[in-house]
Amino acid sequence: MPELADVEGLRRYLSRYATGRRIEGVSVLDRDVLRSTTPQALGRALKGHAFGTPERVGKWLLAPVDSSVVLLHFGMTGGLAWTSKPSQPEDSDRVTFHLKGGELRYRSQRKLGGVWLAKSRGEVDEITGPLGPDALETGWAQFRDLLQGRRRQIKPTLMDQKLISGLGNELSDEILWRAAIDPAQRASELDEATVDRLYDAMRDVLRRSVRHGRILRSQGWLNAVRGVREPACPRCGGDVRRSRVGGRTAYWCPRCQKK
DNA sequence: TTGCATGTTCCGGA
DNA sequence: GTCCGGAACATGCA
Repeated sequence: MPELADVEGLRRYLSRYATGRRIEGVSVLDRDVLRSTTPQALGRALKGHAFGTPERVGKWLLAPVDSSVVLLHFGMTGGLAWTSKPSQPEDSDRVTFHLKGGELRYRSQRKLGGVWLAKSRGEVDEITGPLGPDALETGWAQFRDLLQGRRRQIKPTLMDQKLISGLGNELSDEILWRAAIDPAQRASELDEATVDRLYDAMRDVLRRSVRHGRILRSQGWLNAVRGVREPACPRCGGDVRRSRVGGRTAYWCPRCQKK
């Protein structure tokens, strides 16, 4: 689930249910997901305070509490679940934030993400490590400059969080399909008009999926044929190919996406 | 049983 | 420094 659009949806979810609510306690159901803190330290930092307005940076969700910041990363299988009535946690629920009026649960099946505690604003960057500009905030000229001189394949280039942050496997496939660019094409081989097209496709895909709070799977989206037996290109009807690009499974249409 | 999965990091090698 | 592939992390599903 969690790429830029999904995390944006989770940011709104946290904002809607948790912001302004007093934190009465924190239950750590699985210590594995705590990365820079302990159950005790997390509880001490949060208890008695309220969640502030959350922010998203790339695939990170930042939830300020008092002078600290809780950083949530969702890996490939993470999410949040709010419940106003106490109920049995799911197997994948790892941390429960007990708030006034309900519970917010951080869940993650594969535990690839985690929960960090920054004791100050300044610690946040150390935890996230170097990140390129958020893909939603990147301007055209900046985008062109980022790709300048990159000889890597375009798909892993787009997914490089140090270069530009927020794009993952599904979004990059969707964007490249929309821009009609072969995912294995070298970034440095794209001419100016093609980079323009790529930027426009990125804006368009992000704008629409962010509005829905997740990547769309509706008609006219490549993402809609992900995981089906014999995927057909929503644009030309041709066979969609699956191949390894940059170590990930890329879905793409050889008829539409040429070098 | 095997391979695969929306992410990130570390390592060795070219 | 750049780029690549592979492995690792932990878990569930087809």
